[in-house]
Amino acid sequence: MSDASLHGLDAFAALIRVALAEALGVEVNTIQLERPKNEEHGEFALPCFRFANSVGNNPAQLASALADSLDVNNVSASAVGPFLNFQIDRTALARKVLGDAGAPGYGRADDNELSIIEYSSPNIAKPMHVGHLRSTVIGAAMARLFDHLGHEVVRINHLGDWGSQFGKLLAAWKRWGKEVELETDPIGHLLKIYVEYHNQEECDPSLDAEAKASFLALESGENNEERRLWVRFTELSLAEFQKIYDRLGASFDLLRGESWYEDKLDAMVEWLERKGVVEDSDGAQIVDLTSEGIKTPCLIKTSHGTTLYATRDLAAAKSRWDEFHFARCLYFVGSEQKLHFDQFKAALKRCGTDWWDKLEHVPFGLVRFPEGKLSTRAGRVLRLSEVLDRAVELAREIVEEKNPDHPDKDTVAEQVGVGAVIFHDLSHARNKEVVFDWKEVLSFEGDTGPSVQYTHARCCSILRRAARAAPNPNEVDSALLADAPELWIAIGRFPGSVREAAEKREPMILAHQLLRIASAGNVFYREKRVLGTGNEKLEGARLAAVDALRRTLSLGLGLLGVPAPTEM
RNA sequence: GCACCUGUAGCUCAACUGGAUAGAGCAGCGGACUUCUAAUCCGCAGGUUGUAGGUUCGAGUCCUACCGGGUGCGCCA
Repeated sequence: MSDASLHGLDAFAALIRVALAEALGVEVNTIQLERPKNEEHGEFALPCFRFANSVGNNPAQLASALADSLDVNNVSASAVGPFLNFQIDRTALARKVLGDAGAPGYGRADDNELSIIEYSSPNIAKPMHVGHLRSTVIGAAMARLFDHLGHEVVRINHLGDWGSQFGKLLAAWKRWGKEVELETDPIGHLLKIYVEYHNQEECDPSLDAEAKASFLALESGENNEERRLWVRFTELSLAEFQKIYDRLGASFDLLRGESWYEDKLDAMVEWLERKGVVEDSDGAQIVDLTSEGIKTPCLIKTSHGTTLYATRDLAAAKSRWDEFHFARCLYFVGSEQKLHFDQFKAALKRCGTDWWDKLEHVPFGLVRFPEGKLSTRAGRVLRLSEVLDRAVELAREIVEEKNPDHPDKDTVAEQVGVGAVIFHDLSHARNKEVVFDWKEVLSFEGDTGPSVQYTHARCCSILRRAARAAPNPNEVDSALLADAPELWIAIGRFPGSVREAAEKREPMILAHQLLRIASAGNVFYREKRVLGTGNEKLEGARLAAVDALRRTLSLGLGLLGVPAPTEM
């Protein structure tokens, strides 16, 4: 972390760590402060057990001695048993956090690395369903977090636009495709005939042959009927996906589906062969991985000579490395594909590359229904657009009820409904599976996105009604804001949450911090009247506080991809 | 069978590198709107952290075994 980015509480933590390192005679980076669970114990704490041994007295004595001798500006240290607790002076706390959060770029850093984020990656000709929500929303949020920390971010949508399933789709189209239905509901129709294919394939063996032939024709690279159909299906699908992306606030720098690497596959296979890692197994080409502790090999080519998923991902990875020399390449893909990523990374390791471990699979748990798993083949899917529509519909009813005079109910309903869905997804641990529950997703009260949005809207409302603009933070008397330490602590931990969320690839950490900030904000403006106190200076200070709160919520929601309406 | 993930309040989930009295929300009960939006706030109640051992000053967190749930395991992606 660069020192320039020491915003909020991190700034105080840095001072404390330096003082502690000096007092204990150790390196600063060996001092890890923790945040006490109980707020009576201050903002930071150092358990002294570990250091007591080397110093030669017991932890409680060490804590006590340090409490007496340590001198950190605006921080008081006190020993409670073996714990050394630090409390920041309330005025200094308010001044520092107000100053940082009240200005643009709160929590920004300048990490200056190139990070590739591959996310969303839906399959052409299939609807985006609730399963795609996770990859899309988590990936988009992580991309924004890295961007905020100063990374150069390359967002890639690795569309599933290639592979033998397109042979099946083409075979299905030739039998059951209807032009009119394709025009009216492209993805719906393509899904329908794809499902039909799987219904018929067992009792009609000729289908399989037709599918294989179709894919070979497609893979030939010639401008034949198969390719023209494939291009059309792709374009129709992308147009539908874009509608979802617009609603979710997801964007991409590169739209590179698997097909984009199509002409790099032969070179990839040759490269692997040149490295001497490819061998023949029952007619298929494989890379054996037993030396890497993986029992199942990486399949490069089928015995029919067609390429496979792994081949395309290998080619994609190498192509990206050659083009970008990334510091990391993150794949936001479901945990069920862990083995696949382990395999193709191991294959690259066997090839002697020095960048194989810069590839990182960021898995997430799949979405399940109470009745069971989603299945495209069985036609059991819940379209993402339907989830969003229902959320917006309900949000619209609630706006109608709570704020009948709202000037633009349609817009705010969209913001609140979609925001609720996004926030709900991001507020759960990435790696755990999610059981989809309408009641929960459509909940707008408690620890939800709309409740954070509401706090933001309330701040906007206060600022709107004030007779003047919020003063610049350095023009207010911070002592007047020293009576709201909970607010400043919550806002002050925002930068740390952003960094931690990025480092752990876990947006939930930021989502939860926003809930704490919103909660502290609600208490603040309930207990501390802002307007009409008759005290000019106090009103100015509190306006500045509300403005800093508003800015932080807006920034945080923005990083997560949740809209922040100014009135709701 | 093997591998990975997972198990915390009635429900959905937190708990930073092992740290102090395991915390929120929902549901339940009781309060607070003549005052900047009650999508809010305050209070009560709710727990043998799946089970049994182990490691140590200290374990929801680490190790072992077992139980339950999920996912994956060569020509699908």
